[in-house]
Amino acid sequence: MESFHERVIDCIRQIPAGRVATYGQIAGMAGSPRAAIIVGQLLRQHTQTHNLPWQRVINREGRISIVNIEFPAELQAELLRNEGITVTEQNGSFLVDLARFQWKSA
DNA sequence: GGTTTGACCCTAA
DNA sequence: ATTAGGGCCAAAC
Repeated sequence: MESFHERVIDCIRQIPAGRVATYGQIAGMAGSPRAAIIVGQLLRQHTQTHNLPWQRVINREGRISIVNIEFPAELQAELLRNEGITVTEQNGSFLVDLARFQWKSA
């Protein structure tokens, strides 16, 4: 039996390169649409352990809401651009066009 | 077990 | 349109 956090980790690992997913989307995929915040919480713990593509997980607006100094938003934007994703810069925050780059799960 | 903690989301003023 | 507040859920302490 997989725990919620295990499913979340698994879903994130399944995000293809060049695509992004929202926290709510991942949470819904894992079975709890309201637990979006937990996705981020778990990410923070397991990113360094599981080498997860944390850069492909963003908030509902398509913005980067990262706070961790270990992984600055600049780095995330860089990685996303490297995958072919268009990242728009706005007031120091980075915006991704969800309409085009959001990952549609099966 | 109860309390605290968030890389969030929604509604209301 | 922007700002403020509350709710939500699972994990860690």
